[in-house]
Parts: sequence; C-alpha cells; structure tokens
Amino acid sequence: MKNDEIAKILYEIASYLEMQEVSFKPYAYKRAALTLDALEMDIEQIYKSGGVKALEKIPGVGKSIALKIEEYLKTGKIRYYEKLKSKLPVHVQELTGVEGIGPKTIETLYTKLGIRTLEDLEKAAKTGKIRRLSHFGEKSEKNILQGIAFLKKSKGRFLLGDILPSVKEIESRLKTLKEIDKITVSGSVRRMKETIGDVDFLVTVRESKKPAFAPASTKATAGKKASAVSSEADSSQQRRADKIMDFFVSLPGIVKVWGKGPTKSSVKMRQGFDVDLRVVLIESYGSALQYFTGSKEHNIVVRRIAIGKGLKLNEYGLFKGEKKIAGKTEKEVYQALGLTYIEPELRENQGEIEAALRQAQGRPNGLPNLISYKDIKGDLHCHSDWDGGVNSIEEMAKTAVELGYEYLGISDHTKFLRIEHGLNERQLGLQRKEIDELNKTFHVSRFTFQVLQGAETNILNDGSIDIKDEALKKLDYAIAGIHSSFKMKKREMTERIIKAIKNPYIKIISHPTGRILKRRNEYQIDFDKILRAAREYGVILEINSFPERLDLNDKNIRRAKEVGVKMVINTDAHQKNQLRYMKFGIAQARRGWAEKKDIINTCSLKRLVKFFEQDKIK
DNA sequence: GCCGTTTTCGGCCCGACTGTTTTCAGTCG
Repeated sequence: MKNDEIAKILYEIASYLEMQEVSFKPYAYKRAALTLDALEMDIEQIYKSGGVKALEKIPGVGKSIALKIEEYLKTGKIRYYEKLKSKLPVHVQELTGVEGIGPKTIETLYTKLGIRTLEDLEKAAKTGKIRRLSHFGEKSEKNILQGIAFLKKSKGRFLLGDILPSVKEIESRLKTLKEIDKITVSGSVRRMKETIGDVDFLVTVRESKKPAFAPASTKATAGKKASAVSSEADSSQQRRADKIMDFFVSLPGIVKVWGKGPTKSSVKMRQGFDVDLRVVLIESYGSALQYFTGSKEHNIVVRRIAIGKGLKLNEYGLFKGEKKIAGKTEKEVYQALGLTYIEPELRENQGEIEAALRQAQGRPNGLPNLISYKDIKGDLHCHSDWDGGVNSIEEMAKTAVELGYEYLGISDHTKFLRIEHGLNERQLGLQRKEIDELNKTFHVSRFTFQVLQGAETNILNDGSIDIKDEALKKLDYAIAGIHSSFKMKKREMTERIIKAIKNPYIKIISHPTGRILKRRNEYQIDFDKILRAAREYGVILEINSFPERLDLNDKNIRRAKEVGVKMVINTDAHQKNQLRYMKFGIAQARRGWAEKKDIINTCSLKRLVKFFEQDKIK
C-alpha cells in the first residue's frame, strides 16, 4: 500500500509551506495526510476503481490533492513537492523528529547556518553556533542536543504499529505461494515489542505429494549448519525452496536485496527496515521458531537449562548427543526441558522461565493466565467528530459492533484543549442527547450494544479538572489526562495527578506516564505513589494502545498488577480504523503479565455500568 | 487547499509554555 508514502509526502509539503509562512494550506495538507495515514483501503485501489473523482471523496482531499496523488501513483513523483524540496533542500522529516524543532526553526537554521541534516544540526549545536543566532540561546542548544540523543537511542528501530501492516502484507503475499507450507513471523514482531529492529520470517517447504525417498537426516543437521534441504532429500524440494526465495526477493516495496541463498535471504524495504526469510525443515520448525523468536536473554537461560540436563539446544532441535529429542514444535521443546509453554510476549527473561518451571512442577506462582486477544468487550477511549475527529459517533459505533464489542465509550476532549475543539459543559449535554438517540436504535436489535458517554478531561496544573463536577456527574464515566505542562517537577506532577485521582467523578487516568516513543520521555512522576492513590480511590489506569504511546509500558503494567490496581486497554482512536489498534494495547498488557481479571474492559456491559455507577471509595 | 444547516466565498488555526526576549516567535497538543 502506498498510503503511508503519500501521507509522508503530504506531511512534508505541509512543513515546507509552513516554512514559507503560507497560511491555511499547511493545515489542509496535514489533514489530508492524517486521513490517508489511517485509511484502511488501498489508495491505489480507490484510484483504480474511480479515478480522481473517487480520490476526492476521501475527507480532506479535494481537487488539487487528488491530482497530486494521481501524479504520484502514475509517475512515482509529485512535481510540486520536488520543487518545494529543491528550494529548501533540507531533511524535513529527520529534523522535525527532534523534539522542539519545527518548520520555522528549520528554515532559520538552513538560511543562517546551512543546516540540512541531523548531522549538521548536531555539529552546529556542539560547536556553539546555534546559540549565537538571535532568538536562540544556550538552553535551546542544550535542548536540541538532548532531542538528538533521544532520537539516536531509538535509531534504526521502528514502531510496531508502523511496520505491522507491511509485515501482514508480506505474509499474505508469501501465503499465496503453493511451495510454502508453514509461515510465521518470529523475532521481536512475534513478541509484539513496541519497537522493532528487523523482521524475520520462518517458512517450511511444502512436502512433495509423492513421499520423498529419504527424510532429511537428523544426524546431518545436529549442531551443524545445514542447508534447508539435506542432500538426501528430494531435490524437487530444493527447487521449491529456490522458488520461494526468488519470489521473496522480488516482492513489491523492496529497495535492496542484501543477500539471497538457499536457506536465508535478506532484503531492505522502502520504509527502511530489513526483512529476513529463512527456510527451515519441518522437523526443526519448533526449535527454529523458538530460537529466532528470542529474546536473546530468554534463549540464553533456556539453553543453560538444556546444558544442565546434558542436552544441547540450537535452531535445529534439542539434542541428546547426536539424537534429536525435540524440535518439531515449540511446545515440545519447552516440555522436553521441563517447562510449560511460554507465550512469545513473555520471553524477556523477566522471571517467566522460573514461573514456567514452577508451573510444570505443579508448584504455585506459575505463569500468568494472560489476557487473550479476544477478551476485550469494548473500548472506552475514542474520539468523534464532536471534537474535530474524522468519524461520527454512529460510524465509530458501527465499527465497534463489527469488532464484536458490547460497548463503546466516546470520550472527546474537553474545553481546555481548544485546538482539539474540546467540548464545554453545554456541548457535553448536547452530545448526551445524540448518544441517547443513537442508543435507541441499538436497543431494537437483539444483541446488546451501547454507546457510553465519557470525556477525556484535562488535568490542569493545580490538579483540578477543566469540567465542572455537575457536568462530570452526568457522564457515564470521566477520564482525566495530562495534555499540558509536561515538564513539571516530580513532586508537583505526582501531586497533580493524585489530586485528579481524588476527584469523585474521575474513573480513569489516560496515558498515565505521557511518554511518546522515539520522541519524549515519561513525565517526572513517583509512579508507586500514584499506584497507591489509584488503589485507594479505585481509579483505573489506562493502557493506551496508540502505537507511539503504549502507555503504560510493560514494567508499569506488571507493577500495577502486583499492587492490585485495575487497568483498561483503550485505543484513543481519532478515526474509526484506529479502533483496530486494540491489539497493540493487548500485546502490551500481555507483555506486562496482565490477566483478564486485571483489565476492566474485559467485563460485560452490565458489570461495567455497575462499576461506573458506584461511588468512589472516598 | 478544503469545505459547506453561515454552501461557491470566506473561514479555517487556540492557548499554554518555553526560551528568548522586554514584547515575541515557535512548538505542541
């Protein structure tokens, strides 16, 4: 899909126009980019089905942008964009990645100092050139360097949410190949880590219909690097493996083939990440999957256990001397080592191996009974067109029904956030009416589904809420989150959040630590203190599923669970398609060892409403 | 450049915060 490529260009056009102080156009380009980014349908398909007219039907896309999209689809270029770029030849995307750097600053830095790249910027900041410019000082220089350092830490890593769609696309293309039998993505993608270095696929070659005259020898594969198909095996199997590799390295979106061999090929995708494909033997599939799924830390300990039992574990199998005793499935490998199966999301050597051992021996404190990807019954944090979002409440609700939910909580921004068209008390009242009307239409159908009215209110600097209690009271529930003054001192910030927790109508704290992946650290807070307050007042902490947030993180989730604080997994969707981000939040919860009972939106509508109706403990 | 219950032109994009300033420019949500 070229959606994200085009969105990226539109964003950049917006930045270039901002540099030139053009008014309003940047806003239009950004809006179009935003829609395109989260558009579920393939833009190319839309164009093919109805040409420029169909493109114009996309919200935020008019005649001019539609023609530019057409130009890109036809020629791979947009002349207007190329022209803007040649006028100001700077790496906009790279530079805006630094927190605090925007188009205007980039323009100044380029014209005054000729800064074009991140490298130029770092050099200029380090040599004290930036502080000499007017409107810049020592502090701005320091902030720039900090921003660059933060960016560098996550360099070469991609957000899971950004690359998972491409991974799925590659997987479905590979699945069309009749030569492939099993296919699984391994590595950090399988572990659903929040950021990903590269993508590893494991496949097995489909057996020929006629039985091969000899099975691949286990002896030949023991501990040695072996070709995917041993010399004894059917040579047609090798031909099929070659065919898989030919197909793989010619997939669309590949910009470079790093290497291509009979068992491993490696390519670089247009988005910048690498994808490896490995062909393994069916009898080693489990051990290969275990090996390539990692994490490295997890595997080191697992292999040590094997050694302790006089065994050897590698990607080809679990061996006792020359004899292979397990390897076909992962479960088999773990069991042969005296462990129960460990879900990929847990494999970080954070105590999961010890827990699997205890469980296998029937002792207490085994592995958690992880929340499953199907346990969620509703989403309690999403936005509608009432606060400037893309979709109406009805459209959001319909998607929620499609997802099989029992309820959807609309929680638009409130008035402090003017740019997000935050709702005031009066508007919340009007919205209530719309929701009540809409719910009547759902009640006639046989299944249970209900839209709940929430609101994502703002925690002001003194810890008060920007909506009056009388209005909060009329909502089904209220969320509070921090959207300003992120740099408060630890004590003040902690007190600020705790004061919001104490508000009798606040039930949920959204994105509690405020971090933005690849961009911004958590706020300075005493998390344990906040946990204690949340437990005391029965307030729920959110696991925000948005790919760049994923806040709480895994460690905080585990901590919350240990303390007995309940959590909710929400998407924070600003468009209906983003309701599908839920899987990232669930993965995060799993990586934090959360069980179904720890997460409140696994419970039925009835129980949830009852919970919200309860008065808070204090 | 987009959009339309203010409908084919004129409105859209506010307000807090930061770092630089001493009255403002740029960024962010």
